[in-house]
Amino acid sequence: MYAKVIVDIATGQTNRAFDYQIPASLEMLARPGSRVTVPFGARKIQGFIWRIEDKTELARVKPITDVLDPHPVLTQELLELGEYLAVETVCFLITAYQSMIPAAIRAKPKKKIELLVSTETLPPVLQAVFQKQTTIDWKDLPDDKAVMQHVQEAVRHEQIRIDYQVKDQTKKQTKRMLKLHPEHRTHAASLTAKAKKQLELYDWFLSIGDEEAAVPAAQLLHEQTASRAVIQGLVEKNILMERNQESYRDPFEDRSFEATPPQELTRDQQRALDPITEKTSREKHHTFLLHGVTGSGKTEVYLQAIDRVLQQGREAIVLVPEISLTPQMVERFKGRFGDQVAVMHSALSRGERYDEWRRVHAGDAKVAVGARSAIFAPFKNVGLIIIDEEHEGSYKQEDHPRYHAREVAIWRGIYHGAPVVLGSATPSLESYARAGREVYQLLEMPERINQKQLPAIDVVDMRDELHKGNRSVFSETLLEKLKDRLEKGEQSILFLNRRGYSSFVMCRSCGYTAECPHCEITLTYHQTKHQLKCHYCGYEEAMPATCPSCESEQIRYFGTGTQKVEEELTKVLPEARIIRMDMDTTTKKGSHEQMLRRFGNGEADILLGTQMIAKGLDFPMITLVGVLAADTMLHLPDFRAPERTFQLLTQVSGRAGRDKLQGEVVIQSYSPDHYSIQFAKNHDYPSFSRHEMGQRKRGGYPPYYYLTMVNVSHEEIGVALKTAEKVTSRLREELSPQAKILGPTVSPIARIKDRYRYQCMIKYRDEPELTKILNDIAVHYQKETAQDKLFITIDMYPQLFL
DNA sequence: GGTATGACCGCT
DNA sequence: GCGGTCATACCT
Repeated sequence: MYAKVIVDIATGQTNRAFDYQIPASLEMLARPGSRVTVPFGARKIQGFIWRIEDKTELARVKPITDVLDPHPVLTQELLELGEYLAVETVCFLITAYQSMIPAAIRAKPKKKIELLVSTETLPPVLQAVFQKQTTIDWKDLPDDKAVMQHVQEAVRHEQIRIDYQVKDQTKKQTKRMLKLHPEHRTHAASLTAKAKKQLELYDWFLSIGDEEAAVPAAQLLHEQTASRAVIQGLVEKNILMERNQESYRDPFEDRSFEATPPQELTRDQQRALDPITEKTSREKHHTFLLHGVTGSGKTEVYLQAIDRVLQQGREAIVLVPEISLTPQMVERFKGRFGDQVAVMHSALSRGERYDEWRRVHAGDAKVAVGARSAIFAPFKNVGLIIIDEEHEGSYKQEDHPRYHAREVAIWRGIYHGAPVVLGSATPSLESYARAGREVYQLLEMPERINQKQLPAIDVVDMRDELHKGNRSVFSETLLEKLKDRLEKGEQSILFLNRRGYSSFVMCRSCGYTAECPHCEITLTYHQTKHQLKCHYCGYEEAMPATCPSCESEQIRYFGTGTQKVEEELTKVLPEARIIRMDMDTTTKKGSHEQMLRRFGNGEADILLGTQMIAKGLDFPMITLVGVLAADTMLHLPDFRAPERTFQLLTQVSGRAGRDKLQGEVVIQSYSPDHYSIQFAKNHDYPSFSRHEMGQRKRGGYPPYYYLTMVNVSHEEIGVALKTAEKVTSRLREELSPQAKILGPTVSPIARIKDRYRYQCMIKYRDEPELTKILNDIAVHYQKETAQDKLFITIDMYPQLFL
C-alpha cells in the first residue's frame, strides 16, 4: 500500500502529495488524516496522509518512518475541507491542515547530533563541543568553520550521527494511578504487623469494595496521608499496582458551575427555536440569521437547540468572538451541559488547549465552545453550528489561511446536514442582505425577555462642552449621572474606544511627529516603558526629551488612554471604586475573569475599559453606560467604519438595564448628527441598514459587490510597482468586463519593514474563474516569492484595508 | 524549509 | 587547481 503524503513544507513546489510506501508494521495505523514522519531528502519531516492507494507511478519510493498518533488527527471531512480552503483562500494545503490542529502537535522538527563512540576518540575540537553530553542540538553548535569541518569528518567516520527528531511541542499529561494487584490476597501475607502504615492503606483499598478501582497517587498522598514510601512498599510487595494513565488538563478544575436548568421560553424565543429544531431533527442544512436585540435571550435559544441535537447523539459547535471576554457564556454552557463542553480558546495554555481538543477528538466532549479556530473541531457527526455575534470582524483570520469562519461553518453544515445559526443584535450587512434575498432565513426577536425597554440613549455634543469651557473627558451630563448612580449604589460602565486613536507623539513647536524608520507609520507611545513603538515591525526607541527636528522641549504625546481617564475620574469622583480593564491590566492569565467577577460581586462602582468590555457582559446592577469618544473610528479610511460604529454603540448600550432596573446610556461625540450615532440612539437597526445599503450601493461595496485585495510588496519600489501593474493588467484581461479592477495604488501604509507596498482591489459580482486565476498568479510568482524578495498576499474577503 | 549541487570567483 | 560563496533544483 502507498500513502500520498502532504509534507510540512509550505512552498509552492511542495504543495502536492508525495508517495510513500506503507510498511507492513504500520498498515494498521496508517490511515488518511494520520500524522506521519517521512524521509524527505536528507531529512526527516512531518506530514499528513492525504490518501491511501494500492499503486504508485514512481519506480522507487521510500517508506513512511512512523505514524504519530493512534487515531488520525484529521477526519476525511477535514481533509476535504482543507482542499476547499486551499483553493478558496489561495494558500498551501499544508497551511490549511496545520491551522486545523492544536499548536501542541504542529510540526517543529529538530536537528540533533548524536555521539556514537566514546568522547576520547573524537578530535579535541569536538570533545570541547560535546563535553559530557551524548546528544546536542544542531543550533547549539558554535558557528565556526573548523568545528563544522570536524563535524562532517566525524559523520563520515561514523563517530557521530545527524538525527532528525519530530516531536510534539506539548506532552500529554499522565497521572500515576494505583489499584489492587490481581493477586493481592496471596501477597498480603508478606505484610507484617510492623508495617502499620502499609496495613492501614491496604485496608483502605479493601474498604472501597471495588477490586478494580484505580485511585490517583496524588489523592492518596493528600487525602489518605500515605507517604511515597508507604505506596512504594505496597507496590514492591505486589499488593498494589501502578500504571500511568493519560489525563486531560482541566482548565476549569478549581471551578464549579452552577447548574443552569432550561428556562421557559418567551414567544419570540419559541418562534426562533422551532424552525431550527425542525431542520436539526430532519438533519437538513439551512442557514439562519437570528436577529435579536441585546437582552432578547439568544443564548437560551442556542442552548435548547443544542440540547435537542445532543439527544440525537450528534454534536454542536458554538463560536463566540473571544471567549475570555465572556466568561459568563462559558458558565452558562458548562452549567447546562457539564463535562460535555470543551472550551477552545486562546486564553488557555497550549497544553490545556491541546487537551480540550483531544476531548473533542476522542468523543468525550460533544459541544465545542470557542473562538474562530474552534470551527475546525474534529467532530464526526455535527448536528448544529452556531456563530454568536456573527458580525464580528474577528471571525476572519488575518493570516494564512485567510478564511472566514462563517463560510467554513456553512461548508461543514452542508457536509453534515446541519443547520448554521448566525446570531447578532447587529447583523453584518452581508448577512442581513442575504436574509433579505432569502438565502438565509431571518429569525427575529425584537423584544427583551424581561419586557424591559431598551435603554434611553442621550447623545452629548462634545463641541458644546468645549464652548462651555469644559475641557475634561467627561461631559456635565455624564458626570451628573455617574454621581447619581454612585449615590444609589448602582453600577456604571465607561467605555473608551481606542481603535484608530492611539497615543502618538508630536512636537507642539514645529509639528514633527515620530515615525518608524522602517514603516510609513507613526510610532505609538507606551507609558509603561516610556518608549515609542511601531505596531507593525516592533521597532522601539526611547521617548525623546527634545524634538529631534527643532530641538524644542515642547514635544508631547497625544491621545487619551484608559489610564489617563482613570486618573481624571478619581479626581472628580474620589469616592468611586473603579476597575480598569485594558491590555495593560489583563495580561495575566485569569485576571480578566477575576476582574469581572469582582465587578459582578459589587466590589466596584465603575468598570472602565476598552473594546473588551463591549460585549456579552450581563450584570443586573449596571444602569448606566457611558461612551467617552463615540466617533474615534468613524473617520477611518474604511468603508465599514459607520457599520462598526453602529454595532459597537448598540452592543455597549445593551449592557445597561438588563435586569429589573431601567438602563440609561450617554454617548459623547464630536459628530453627534452622524447617521450611525443617530440610528444607534433610536435602536433602529432596519433604518441603519437601509441607509448604509444605499451608501454601499453608491460606492460599489459589499454586499453589492464582493471584494478581493491583492497586495504586492518589495524592497525596491520599482519592482513592487511593476509587479503590481503586471498582476493588475492580467486580472483585467482574464476577468469579465463586469469586474472592476482598481489600482494598482500605493497602500494606505506605503512601507512596512522596509518594503514598499502596492495594492489592487477587485470588485465583482460573479467571477467563477477568479480563484483559479489568483492561484495561477501565486504559482507564476512562486520563484520570486520563495526567495523572500517579493511578497504577494491575496485576501478574498478583506476586513481591514491597511 | 533545508540540503546537495554546480557555477563562478579570487587566489595560489 | 582549489576552497569559498552563492543561486538554484529537488525532495516520493
